[in-house]
Amino acid sequence: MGTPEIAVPSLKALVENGFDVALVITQPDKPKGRGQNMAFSPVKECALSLGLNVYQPEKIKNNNEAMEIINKIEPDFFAVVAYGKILPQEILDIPKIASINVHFSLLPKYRGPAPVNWAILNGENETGVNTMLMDAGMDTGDILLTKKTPILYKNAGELADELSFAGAELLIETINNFEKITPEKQNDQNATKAPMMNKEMGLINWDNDAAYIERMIRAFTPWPASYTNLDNKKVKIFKSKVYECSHNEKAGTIINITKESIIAACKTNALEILELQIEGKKKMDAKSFLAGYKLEIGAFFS
RNA sequence: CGCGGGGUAGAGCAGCUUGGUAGCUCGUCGGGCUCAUAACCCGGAGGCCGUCGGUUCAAAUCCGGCCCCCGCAA
Repeated sequence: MGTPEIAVPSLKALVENGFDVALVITQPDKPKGRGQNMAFSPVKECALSLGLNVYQPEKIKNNNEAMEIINKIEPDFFAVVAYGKILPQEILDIPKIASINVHFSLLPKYRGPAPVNWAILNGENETGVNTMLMDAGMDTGDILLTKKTPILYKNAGELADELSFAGAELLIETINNFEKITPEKQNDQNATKAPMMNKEMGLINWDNDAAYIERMIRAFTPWPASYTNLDNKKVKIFKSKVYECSHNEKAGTIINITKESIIAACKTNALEILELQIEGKKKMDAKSFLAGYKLEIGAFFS
């Protein structure tokens, strides 16, 4: 069971390692994008290309049809990777051996749907991936295996990509060694939550430290993207660096323009913007942007 | 038929209202200056102006169809 891109490597790994994937459960097709065209989830795309059976229940709770369909295949395991719905206990009890979840944080930290983003935003040095036994709570099950990875200067997209492969490996390892692994209870005292990110959260408040804004931009890239406003137009920022300097300018003021970047004042230090996208245009590096956009020192982001 | 912006040199843009020799910044190539340079100066190459059709003596420009990209909304 899984839905977004981050779950795809796990599905592939299961198939490549010879497991009999009897059924792939994923979220229903939803209208997406400008033309509101119906779109398959990445997991569905992958499952179809692998010739697997796909099931997309509207709801999984109190759904007799779902119970019936899943019971019928008599699974040994459930492998759940970012499915997107809470699974009720009656479903979790179906597998003969276990329901295993791959979660992309170092539990008990960052329980919830956006662990990768929050780990970056909060300035963690490292994060990772866990496998756990599922229970009815949100990412509260006993931990099976853990794999850590440094965050460095990766953005959420890059980190999610990396973790998706780490998660796939860990899933296979977990299933292969299931008998030998001792589940470990999570310490709920240390638990933190990682709620879904949304677009409004991406608005940059320049009256913050440059280091925070830089992390925020990485945490929101590529989705939902951090943005600010310039000349009444929305500008998304995808890549930046902290530019250390002291200045007296109001936060958001453009204090310097170099050949390849735009430097904007923050509460402390400044932010060197390297990659951005203005409304109606494509994403481009600052150099290209500056070649065609008349921008002067003293203009400001708001 | 959800709303809106756009497709012009390798990149990013202007020109379109008011049809008449294709323009800007950067890159690139050649030359010069310099101890030196991503700096500066001189010179050059590079465009079927998304695509198909229409109007016209003449279309990047006006009209219509189609394709593609992007912002919002969902």
